[in-house]
Amino acid sequence: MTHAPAPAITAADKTFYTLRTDIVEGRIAAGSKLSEAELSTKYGVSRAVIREAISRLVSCHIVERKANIGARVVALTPEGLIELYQVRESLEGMAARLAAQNMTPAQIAELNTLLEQHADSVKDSQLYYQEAGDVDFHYRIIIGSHNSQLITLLTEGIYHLVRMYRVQLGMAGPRVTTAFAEHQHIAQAIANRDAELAEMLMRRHITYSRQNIEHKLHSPSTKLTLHNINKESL
Amino acid sequence: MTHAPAPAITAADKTFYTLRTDIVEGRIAAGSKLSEAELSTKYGVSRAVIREAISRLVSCHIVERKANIGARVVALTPEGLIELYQVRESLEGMAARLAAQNMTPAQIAELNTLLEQHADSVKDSQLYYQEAGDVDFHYRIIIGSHNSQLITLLTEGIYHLVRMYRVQLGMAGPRVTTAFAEHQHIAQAIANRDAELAEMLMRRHITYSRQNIEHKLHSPSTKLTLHNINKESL
DNA sequence: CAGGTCTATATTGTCGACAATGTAATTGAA
DNA sequence: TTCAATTACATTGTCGACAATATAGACCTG
Repeated sequence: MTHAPAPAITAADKTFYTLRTDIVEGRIAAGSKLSEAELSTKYGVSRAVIREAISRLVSCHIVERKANIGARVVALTPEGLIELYQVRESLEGMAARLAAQNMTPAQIAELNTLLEQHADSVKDSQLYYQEAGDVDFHYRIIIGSHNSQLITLLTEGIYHLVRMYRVQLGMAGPRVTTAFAEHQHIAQAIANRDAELAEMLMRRHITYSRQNIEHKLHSPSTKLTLHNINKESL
Repeated sequence: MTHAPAPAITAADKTFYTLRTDIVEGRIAAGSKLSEAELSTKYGVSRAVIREAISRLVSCHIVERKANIGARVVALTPEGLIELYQVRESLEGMAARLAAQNMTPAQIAELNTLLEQHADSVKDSQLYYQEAGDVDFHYRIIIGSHNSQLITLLTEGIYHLVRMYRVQLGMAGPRVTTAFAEHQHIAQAIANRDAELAEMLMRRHITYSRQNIEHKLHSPSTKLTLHNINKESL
């Protein structure tokens, strides 16, 4: 099958992946400066390798760089997360539409199998679902769009950014069972080859998700978390 | 105002911009190989500069690179252009929606002024409109979305790719006056702050554009052009 | 002659050093 | 003391050389 995740070959590849997870998981603080020399000694590679890795992080929008000044991990702002979800709504809505048109019968069957497995997990009330299962569901629909531009933008760009926000702002929360029902409806629409409905349901699904997040951002506890993170920025 | 085009400072910047226009305008053939040594002597800079410029072209999806093998300008396929327009429909639709919500009164006024200028051009039947004017109109709406993710994806990514396809496949054609009417309706919806309508009209507008292109691709004359380009690939 | 292996060459990946730029400390004058 | 200019330092940008990998051709073997 196409779209294997391209297993890191070159040293710059490995450094890029390592750096990315370190940033996404929060081991490198949001807003912090990325010193080339420092990272060079830390990861045991030359500065050229670090520079290339940073350049690729810049193209993922995970890092910002100014000429002759340096690179910083992007700052996490509530507005930034909202913007991301707006783009997600747009792109994944289109992905669902195209998936309804282009997914192979085999892919649709696999999608249903996945949902059946999730149904068991939800019944056992393992809220493990949210993290891995949710990503898996969305991922399959994105691939099912058969639009390589769309696939690249989402799987190599937006998704890692969203994960970074979710991990560092401590967004794991509930919305598990209701999200599962929405997934079922989307899969149904795709199985029926109803492109317009699939798009609408997916957009709503992500809109709900965004509103859920907006709600949490306005509650005081998480707001504190955000402030703490921003303090480390300097 | 925000979003100045960031005037090339470093040598890698300049080389990146130069290479990009050379590729988009077709002076460097689609599908052709980018030899680092060759480009290095051609542009009079070191290989490191060329490598960085190429890396940035890769992140724009204008160039593809395989480890230890090299970089090639992307191949132009009809399917690729269709995929691009699908992404455009999705993202610009969202941009129009957000523009209706977020554009400042001043920005809306400027948009209307622009359309009035275009009205004169159309009456004089200068089909000059399509190239510059169309881009200008869409650009303002994208900026008006006030969503930095969206703005970056479109203005630094998709748009240059679309231009590359249009230039090299010789897509300039008519659809001028009818497109102008569509622009007017979109601007009207934005002025009315009708987000849903603005999105729908923009999506239709781009869908029409895509269908127009699909039509041309199926006509024999342009199809030959495409084949000629692909022959140069090796 | 066909097929495969091995060698030679060209290209990309990586490295350390130097140049250019930005930043902070120091010094001097008002 | 305060501000400005200048100097010293740290960081990024650029370069040429070397190492690792892939490609093409010669050579050998069946």
